Amino acid sequence: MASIKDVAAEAGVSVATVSRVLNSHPSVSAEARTRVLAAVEALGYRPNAVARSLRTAQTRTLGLVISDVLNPYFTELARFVEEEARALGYSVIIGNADERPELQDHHIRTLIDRRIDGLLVSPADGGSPLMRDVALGGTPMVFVDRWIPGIDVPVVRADGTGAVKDLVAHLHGLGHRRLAIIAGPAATTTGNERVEAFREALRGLGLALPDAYIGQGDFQAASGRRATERFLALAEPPEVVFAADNLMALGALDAIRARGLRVPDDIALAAFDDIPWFVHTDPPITAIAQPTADLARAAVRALADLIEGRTPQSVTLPARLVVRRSSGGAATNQRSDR
Amino acid sequence: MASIKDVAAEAGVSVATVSRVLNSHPSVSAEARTRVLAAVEALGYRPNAVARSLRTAQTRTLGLVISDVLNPYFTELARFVEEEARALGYSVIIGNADERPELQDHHIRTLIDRRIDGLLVSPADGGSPLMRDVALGGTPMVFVDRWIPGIDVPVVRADGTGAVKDLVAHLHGLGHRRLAIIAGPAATTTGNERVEAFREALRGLGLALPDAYIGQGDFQAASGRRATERFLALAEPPEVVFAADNLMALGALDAIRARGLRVPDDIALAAFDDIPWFVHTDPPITAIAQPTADLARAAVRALADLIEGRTPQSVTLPARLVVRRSSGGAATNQRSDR
DNA sequence: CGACGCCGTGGAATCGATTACACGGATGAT
DNA sequence: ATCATCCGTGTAATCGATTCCACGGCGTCG
Repeated sequence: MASIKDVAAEAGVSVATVSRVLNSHPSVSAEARTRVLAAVEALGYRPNAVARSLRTAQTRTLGLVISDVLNPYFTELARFVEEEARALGYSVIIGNADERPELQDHHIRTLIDRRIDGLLVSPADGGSPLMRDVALGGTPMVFVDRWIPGIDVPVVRADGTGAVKDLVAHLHGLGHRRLAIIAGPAATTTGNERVEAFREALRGLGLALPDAYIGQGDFQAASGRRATERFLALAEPPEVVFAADNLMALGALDAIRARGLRVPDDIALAAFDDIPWFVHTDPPITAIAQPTADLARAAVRALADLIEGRTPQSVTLPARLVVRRSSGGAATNQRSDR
Repeated sequence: MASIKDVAAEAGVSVATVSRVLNSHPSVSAEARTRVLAAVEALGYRPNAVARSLRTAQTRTLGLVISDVLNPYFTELARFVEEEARALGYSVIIGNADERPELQDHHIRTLIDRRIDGLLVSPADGGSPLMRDVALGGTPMVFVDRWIPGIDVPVVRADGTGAVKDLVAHLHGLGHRRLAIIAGPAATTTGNERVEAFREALRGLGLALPDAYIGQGDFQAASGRRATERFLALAEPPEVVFAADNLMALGALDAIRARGLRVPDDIALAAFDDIPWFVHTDPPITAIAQPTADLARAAVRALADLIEGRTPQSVTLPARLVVRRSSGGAATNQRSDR
């Protein structure tokens, strides 16, 4: 593969001049420029990004560590992150933690070893020592969706309290009084917040959230299934199950169906994180939708600000309730969101 | 960030010795080794992958260019690719082409600029000049799922002909005679192959595939909707719609439902590419499942073989039919896959 | 007892870029 | 006419690793 030296030789100039042309430095004669450009063309030369990064100490690359690629919410997030990053001249390397802290650390380490310019993280846990070190160590970092208390980096996330309140009010209006939730891991902020918002909304209507109605999940389908089975085995099972993410909602749907019960007639269902598939499930699932594209954009911009020396902003955007059949009482010909 | 020089100074040895310790070169005294290791520990030193890559001319990184991250099939593929690559000591950088050839080229170019060791591609089109150049230029490359005729690189893919035949036989057995297909882009191999397999299977049963029953899609949901609307507007609409991928099947489901028809009573539906969500749609969708994990593993291994100088193998694995309710006549309590 | 070989080590070249600095020639000011 | 300035260019240092080569010391063998 041709190097800058080959180009210099071909054009009859020094490597410095070639480099200047390539970086559109002003002081290059028109003649030299055309000769260099011709040589570049002739050799099909492309600058070696590795060498360039070594010298300039920047890679124009962002690392994105997400907790689960198979979760459509994160896939969508990743897609928009890449889009915005590309618009700002950055590439993105995705690391999938699979909700496993040690895998998350592995990815963070490799990303740092590659000297990415900044890190976008949706932490799978309460924060490893490594993550602290990285943040303290000066690597530009932004949390998206989930964050870790005590680590002082910008956070870009959605606030679901309003939407959860709307959801609970909606369910209450349908006459439901026994509402249960399948929570995410206690180590994640989203895990806790969603439970708290739910509890708060219930309290506002004079309802309690008994411990038996809090299922412990891990944001994966299987845990949603287990938690739901436990609910259904109670002497007084809940009338509503609210899953703190989409995968657990799927597990819940499974469990309910396996029991021979119908949604929403026998038990209502709702989930956090709306995804295209929820329109097509049986029944369509009521969900709380996050403004994923906006979150992704805001997160990338905050990270770019941090990298380029501007002051980044933490951003919180509101989530909103999308009512479908699974919660009962929804209009049948609902506006088809997707 | 500490460099190898700092470590050398701290340990009181030369950089050469540090490097030898780090690469577990045999001729280093035990004493030097412990001193170096201690210095590494004390400084929290991590080798700079950029510098290492420049010197060794290898990045231990694979590029994976897929046509659409939002398609769960590719997400799953990406996940398994990363898993296998990690097992073999490689990282993976994913480029999402969004079914857009120019975006595909963009990603290929950036990946090459970063001097990735090899490229795994599921081409979104019939092959750009760039892709040819890269393949000819000696960059190790393997096609996965889709490939480009005329470019001589290993191909790892699933063969759906058997499963398509099973599907058509199944539908024929239910009395259906008018079967339509929503094809993928003609520029992709999977686009064509699936139509051909379908046509062939029909012919085997003495049925024809009229042009009116071939819808042109682009592997995205909206195109599935449009093609289906066209089918339903025919004087003699088909009794079955077979979508060449999962996203188009979703679009088809939309269109059918919008017409107020029921699946499978009014019209049957099936799709290529099975995904977890198909179990939960209304009704569950009959699909042809690819052995995604095995494909991913085989593809990564072939690429690693190519990179490391061994002889790579093209691999073709059979896809299999998974019957669910959308095709009609399925047992209700079907083995619940996944 | 001398020569040879091996082992552990360090010095220095190298990968492919960027960039500070120096230099020669032309231009403008006095 | 002389001197300062500026412009275009080249030389060389540099980034952080790896690795070839040379060298000194020691053990072994003839």
